[in-house]
Amino acid sequence: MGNNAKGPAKPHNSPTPTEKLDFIRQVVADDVQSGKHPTPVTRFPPEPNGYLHIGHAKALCLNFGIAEEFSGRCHLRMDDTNPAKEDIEYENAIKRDVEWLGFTWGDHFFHASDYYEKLYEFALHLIREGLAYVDSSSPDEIRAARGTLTEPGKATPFRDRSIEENLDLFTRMRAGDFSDGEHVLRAKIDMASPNLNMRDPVIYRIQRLTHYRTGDAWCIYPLYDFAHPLSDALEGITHSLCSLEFENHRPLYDWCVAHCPVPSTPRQIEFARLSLTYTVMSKRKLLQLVKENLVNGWDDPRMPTLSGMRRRGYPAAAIRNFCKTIGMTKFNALTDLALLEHSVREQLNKSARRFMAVLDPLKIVITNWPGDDHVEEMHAVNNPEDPEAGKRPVMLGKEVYIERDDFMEDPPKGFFRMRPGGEVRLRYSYCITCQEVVKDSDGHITELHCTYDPDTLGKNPEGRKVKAAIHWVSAGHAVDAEIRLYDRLFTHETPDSAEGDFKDHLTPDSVKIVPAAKVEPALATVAPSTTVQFERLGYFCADLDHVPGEKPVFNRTVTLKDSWAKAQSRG
RNA sequence: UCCCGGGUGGUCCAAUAGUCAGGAUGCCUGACUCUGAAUCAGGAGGUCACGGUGCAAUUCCGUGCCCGGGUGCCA
Repeated sequence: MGNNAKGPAKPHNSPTPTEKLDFIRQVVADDVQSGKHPTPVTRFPPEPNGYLHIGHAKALCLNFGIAEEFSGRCHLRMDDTNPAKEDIEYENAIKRDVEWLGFTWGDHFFHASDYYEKLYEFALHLIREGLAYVDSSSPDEIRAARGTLTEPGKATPFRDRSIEENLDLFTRMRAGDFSDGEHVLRAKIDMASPNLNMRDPVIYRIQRLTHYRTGDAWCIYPLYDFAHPLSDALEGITHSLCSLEFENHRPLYDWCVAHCPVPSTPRQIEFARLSLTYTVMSKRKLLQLVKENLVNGWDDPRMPTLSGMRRRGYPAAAIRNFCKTIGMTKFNALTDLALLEHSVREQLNKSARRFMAVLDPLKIVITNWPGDDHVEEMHAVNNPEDPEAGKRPVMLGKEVYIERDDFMEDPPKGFFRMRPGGEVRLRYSYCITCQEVVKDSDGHITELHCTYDPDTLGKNPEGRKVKAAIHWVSAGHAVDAEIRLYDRLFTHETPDSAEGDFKDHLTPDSVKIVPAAKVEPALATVAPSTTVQFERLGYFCADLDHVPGEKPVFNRTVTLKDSWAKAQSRG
């Protein structure tokens, strides 16, 4: 770390000075240091109308990260202002996902609907100030009067209603005297503003819908542009961080805060949302995939949702680290999926226990084995990255399975696995030599007859170099497992902007089920959600469907890097 | 057409009015290896364009080009 050459020592609640700050943290740091906001308060305000995805993780890491680094706090607030779309199921899923990612909100869990009464009072206040009016125009009329990008809007006939009339009408809107859409409340700002958001935005609409929390207590609901800044201000949020598409709303955000009697003045700062290659991120599209059964629910391991990634086996720490890697800017970036997968492998390499599993078994008979029932106990390293993890016993008998891929009758140059007459190491065990290739009448290889060299356990054979060590499972000890192999959901780098509908670019077989892989028996007893490495194949996570003691079910989290396969596909 | 925001290796992110513009990832090569993994070493690859002000510009200014957002009673 060294000494801090950059100016005076920072207050105790500053982040480590060696970490460079992104443009948002720089603002926060300045506000902390200047004393403007000694205790920064951020918030994560999801709308409970869908599940959280990896893009939300970026916002989560930012908001909760700042709270941690600057000894502030971060509120979790459900932005539940549209009962048409929101549901308690989503709220519960969101809380689960935030906690899983590793963030805690303590007592600071709120809902925009907590503030409905106060928001209503603010609306009355605006009316009394002559800053809001009830517009009885139809949606079409309002739209027509809004103008266009290049032409100013104009007032509707209701813009100059008296304060008394507005008060009366708005009160009756709440009382339920009118039907849906009959009136709206609008902020009175500037119909000629070049920013369309400032052309008298609607801030309340009549909607006879049952809200999942407030039930039928209200028939008018505030809109985001009104509810959000005021909720922030009521909670004493200091830095309200949101994505770029709200940049055009900031003047309105500031207007609401400035014209209502609120206890604080939060500042909105925008950053670029995350886009990932081969992924769609919009909640609307993810909902569509779920609704149309193109995936198996929000937590399908192919989904970019946090629940999907969790089920797939992505560690929370990997996602957090990924968010650190991608940084924070205002640039519309398209992040390579490889960056995420790298974080996942990096994390799992450190923590995942290794096992052996054979997905596509080819039987080997060791012809010179001491006896048909003879069994020897081998000792396999659980995690070479972690000596503490120790070793485990692995049984070896006369017959073992190896991966069919690991044998080639007529291999290309550079292939150094098993071949006729060739010798390979059975990992953690003996070296074996292929003496005979056994085929059925169709010419299909059914098994290999091999001999083993008893003098190769724990040491290299004399005078020969054995290049490959392949994984295996003893036929007499293996258990069958179902393995689900996932591929990316889309074939196109940018399914959103590709020609046609995004669903045209779905990968045809993005999940392949291997019904009867042969795995080490210990894998049958691991707890669901445990992620392990199948040596030489990849990282795999025990699925939620996995019941310890029954037939194991594993999801492939991510493959290991495979430079041989890469070289082959290059041709 | 108008308003707002943005353009640094393939990708993501740093830095600077002046050493060879750094890091990560990806790619290539080699070493090591009982995981063709990991690890280690090396390599290729970049300041959108044009002007302006500076002794000096990727950095400051202007213009152009390109990209994103903006006409919900969605968020």
